Amino acid sequence: MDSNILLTWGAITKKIEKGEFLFHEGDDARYYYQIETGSVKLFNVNDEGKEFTQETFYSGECFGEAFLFINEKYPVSAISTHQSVIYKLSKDRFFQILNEYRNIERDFLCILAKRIYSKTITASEVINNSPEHRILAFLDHCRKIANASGCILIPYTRQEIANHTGLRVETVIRTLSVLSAKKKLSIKDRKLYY
Amino acid sequence: MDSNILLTWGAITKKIEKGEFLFHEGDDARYYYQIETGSVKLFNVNDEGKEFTQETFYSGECFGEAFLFINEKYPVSAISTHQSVIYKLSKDRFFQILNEYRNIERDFLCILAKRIYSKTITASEVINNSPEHRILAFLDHCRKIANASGCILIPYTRQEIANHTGLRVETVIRTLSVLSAKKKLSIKDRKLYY
DNA sequence: CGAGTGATTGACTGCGTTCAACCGACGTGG
DNA sequence: CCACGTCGGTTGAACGCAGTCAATCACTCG
Repeated sequence: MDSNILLTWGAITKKIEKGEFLFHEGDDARYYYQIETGSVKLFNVNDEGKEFTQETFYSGECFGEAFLFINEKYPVSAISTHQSVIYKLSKDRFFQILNEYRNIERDFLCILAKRIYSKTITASEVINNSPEHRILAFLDHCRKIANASGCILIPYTRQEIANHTGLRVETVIRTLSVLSAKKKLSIKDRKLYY
Repeated sequence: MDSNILLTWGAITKKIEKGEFLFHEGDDARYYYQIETGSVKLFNVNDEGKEFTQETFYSGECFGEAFLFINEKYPVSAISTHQSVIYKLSKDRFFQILNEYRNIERDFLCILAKRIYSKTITASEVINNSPEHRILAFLDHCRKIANASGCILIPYTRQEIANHTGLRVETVIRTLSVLSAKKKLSIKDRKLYY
């Protein structure tokens, strides 16, 4: 939402270094967060220490807002993936804004609906399919976010692709070279183009 | 939402046999659906014909509503899993209701938020983990839905458990007997208790 | 230069899948 | 009543692919 409104209603801005946590899995959801600049990822770590990245957010986007509406602990942790500036507003104030501005309330319906759509797609692509399929689905997702139709440089490391697709780094690397051989994408100087 | 409101605003009720589709993946989202009695599942089928069940809904719940808020095709299909009676209301009317009743609009924020929570949990449990872990997570989910704390009869076939967890039937069967041996659950007369 | 991070490769292993066969319960129709 | 078909559940054997482990390379930065 508009940052002026956030500030008017008492939001503070926090400068965050890369790798700082905004909240941890299991915490109570007490604040609304929105990114001024930078990026944040929501993720889980399983028993064996393997990470799964649920989603990454960039400038202008909010994150974790859904968990303000229900009476549950955060099911994910949030960490900044770049140096960032984050707006932070108390849950109470956030609901006051929703009460005050009806159009903002409606905007949040759309935001939540998009999240559901995105998670639905992710689940269907990731759970049942081959590594090739998973990785291509993720790359499609990247291109959609970049709002590009042509060939783009994928701004993720192999490890990050692995974390998004539930695969291992080595599997990602081997699958990428297969896909490269099949001309589904290109690798130049270790950079990925899709 | 309250069925009287639905009917007042022009919803129709449809009697649906088990196995009938409400909508198909790729369709435009044009109606709001709510279950009077019965149950409906949302699912995908991948290239090899393997199904993944995204979620199952029961009496009183709505489904697919999130996709009314965004400009995308349905990413899942909906099929009734029992004989059911379904309320069906046009998208236009649905939005008129939201405009008219502010508390209903807020209710939908909570409904969508719950969906996100549930999908987030599912993703973290299913993607990274062992069959045992996946199945136990699904059984926990069942118990939560049943709103029970004690031992319950799991009302799903092995195949349905497989569809929810992204495993194969045989793997489910073998894992269940391991879990039974570990006293994590019990199997009596082929019925599952957890 | 040395440390650190990400990318890559090879060899091996194990687990979930695949395929095929069979069982047990139930319902239906002659 | 029995024969038969169907459906869910079960078991065994073999396979193959992603995971695992370990070593090495490439590049950047202090």
